[in-house]
Amino acid sequence: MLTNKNYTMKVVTQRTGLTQHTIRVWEKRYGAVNPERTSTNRRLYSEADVERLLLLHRATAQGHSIGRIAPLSDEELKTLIDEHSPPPAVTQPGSTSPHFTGEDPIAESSIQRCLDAVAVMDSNALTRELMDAEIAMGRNRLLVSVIDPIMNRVGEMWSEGTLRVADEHLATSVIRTFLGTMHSNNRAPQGAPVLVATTPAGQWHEIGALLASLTAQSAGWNTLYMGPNLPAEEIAGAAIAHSASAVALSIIYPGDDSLLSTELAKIQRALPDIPLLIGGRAALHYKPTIEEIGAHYIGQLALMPELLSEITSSNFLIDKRLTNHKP
Amino acid sequence: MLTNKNYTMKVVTQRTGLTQHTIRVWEKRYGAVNPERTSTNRRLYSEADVERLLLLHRATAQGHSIGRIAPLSDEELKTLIDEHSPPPAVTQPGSTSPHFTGEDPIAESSIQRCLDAVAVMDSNALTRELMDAEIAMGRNRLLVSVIDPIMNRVGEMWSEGTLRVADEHLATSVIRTFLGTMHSNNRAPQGAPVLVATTPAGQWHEIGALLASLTAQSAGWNTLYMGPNLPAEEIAGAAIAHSASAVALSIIYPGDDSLLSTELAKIQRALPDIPLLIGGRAALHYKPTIEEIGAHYIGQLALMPELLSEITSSNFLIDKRLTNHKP
DNA sequence: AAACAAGTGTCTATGTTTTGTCAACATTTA
DNA sequence: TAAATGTTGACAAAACATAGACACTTGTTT
Repeated sequence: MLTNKNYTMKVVTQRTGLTQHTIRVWEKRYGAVNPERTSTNRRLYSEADVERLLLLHRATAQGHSIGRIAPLSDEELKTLIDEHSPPPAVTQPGSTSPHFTGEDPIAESSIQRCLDAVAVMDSNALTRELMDAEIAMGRNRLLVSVIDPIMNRVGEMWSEGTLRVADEHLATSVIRTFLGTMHSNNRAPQGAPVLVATTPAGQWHEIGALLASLTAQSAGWNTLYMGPNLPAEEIAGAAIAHSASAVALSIIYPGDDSLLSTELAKIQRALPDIPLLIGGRAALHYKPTIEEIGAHYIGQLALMPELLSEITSSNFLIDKRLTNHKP
Repeated sequence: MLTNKNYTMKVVTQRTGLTQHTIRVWEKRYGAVNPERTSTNRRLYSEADVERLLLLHRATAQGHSIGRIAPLSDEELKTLIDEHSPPPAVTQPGSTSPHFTGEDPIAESSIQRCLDAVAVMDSNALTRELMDAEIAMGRNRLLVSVIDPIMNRVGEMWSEGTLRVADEHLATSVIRTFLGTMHSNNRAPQGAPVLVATTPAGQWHEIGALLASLTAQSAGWNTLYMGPNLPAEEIAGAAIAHSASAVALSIIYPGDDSLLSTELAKIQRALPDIPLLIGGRAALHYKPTIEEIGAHYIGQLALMPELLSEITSSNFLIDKRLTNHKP
């Protein structure tokens, strides 16, 4: 018999991303799962139950109706999900839970499984793991607590020599695709503020800029992701052309050249009124320049939403949608 | 027993790209499909229904009128579509494809719409256009007759100065995402030959390598896409680790440096028995090197399938899984 | 040319089914 | 006691169905 671990309702909601209500109603109406009960009538879910609920959640997210798929077996659900080629559905629940401090065992285990997939160069497994994580923890937490840490850790392992270059490349490529797919579902509200996200000339790693763009999107911004390695003039031109409210740049490679500093200065000079957000692993190396030109340094992705809301709530935009703020 | 999967309306719209209205009206007016019904009158489509609707969509996208083609059988529809879309040129080595320009008005108009989307920097429109094109003309033709030409034309316009750098970046990024998504649906057969696709050190543009990887996939290969800018040792290492049957490299940037030549030579030296396929806009510049090390030059993507089948059918591999092969 | 008819995709209006969420209240847990 | 969990019934939004109207194109007839 399997390890008969039992999960409480709370744990299951966290792992599946479903609400208590939904889980119960799926059980009651469609017999989706059959959890055990304690002597006091509390539900106790097995690992298999959780797995099944995850599958059901993914399938419904892909458009299948719960009433129709609930009777299917786990195997059938898997094939159903695998057959579905279109991009991951738009998961936009109104969950604006900003604070995930420190401990996050779920994210941690997800990260571990991702790194395992990277180690054996199984790009399909990595993609699958990311999709699971997106459903289980939502977009925001996926970005901040899974993908950002993974990229950092991969970077560390690469510089330590613990990871082969090929592995790092594979991981980057898969994550790039995943983020790009998330990004393309950008259903931007009309009057939303615009963020231009890119990477300055000479900087080829785009993951950071993509993360910034996605983070801004979930904060309600309209974003324009321009790919990596863009000259200062082009960045400024795009920002002006789309009347951007901010520009986000990611700097990963700690080049010694002063080229980057002059590029940054050039951008700031061309856009004196637009806040410049600069992050990425190597941004620290350019801290003097950043401060000198009055740009904002973003130490970690989790800090970005706050900065964005500062920008919007300052006198830039008077947007009705941003008023409903509950602490 | 057969998996008699049932698809709901929503799923069918996602898979076919048709709207609910259109699907219903095609059923009502022309009897295009005969879905089952649930006890509550909801439509239930089979896999065959979906397939048929896709064919009908593709055929109508080619200009056929729905009323005329709705009564046709699936087989007739397929031949109809095939007639209209000449299998991506270049199948006879004898006739060196005197016709690959203007031969495909549908692809041409699709390209035009894509370029229009690029010109106004509307990444969503570009994505939509690519998805439509995939449905209308199928994966292979999309790659060979739309995306490859687009990238070439964008490159030309960029060097002419007709296109802003920012536009070029945006287009590249969107297409990168699109290809990545196509790529991640890699359902590889077990014993299939393996292709490693990447870009040598110093080459950062990955579209070419992705196109190569996807082309190989639709030729039945199992592919490993490793992202751009990979050092020779890593390429060789990955190829050996996954017992690759071929390695595909894309070269876009015409650097004058001899670095690339030495990289190529290094790869070939490390993989003396594995065919090396080299393509991309700037590959021509390195023709001497390519010939010197005995690699294969791929002038255009459409030539790749032929080369791949030569590789599998020839005795490049003394592999047990190739013994049951009929020449 | 102008008028007409047919073909086709889209839209609106209206009713039914499906499904997620909530309120109210009881019980258990910490 | 406060928080978490359970049950039940009700509700509202989304999805789906039908019927009919409308706009636009195309080809034919007047």
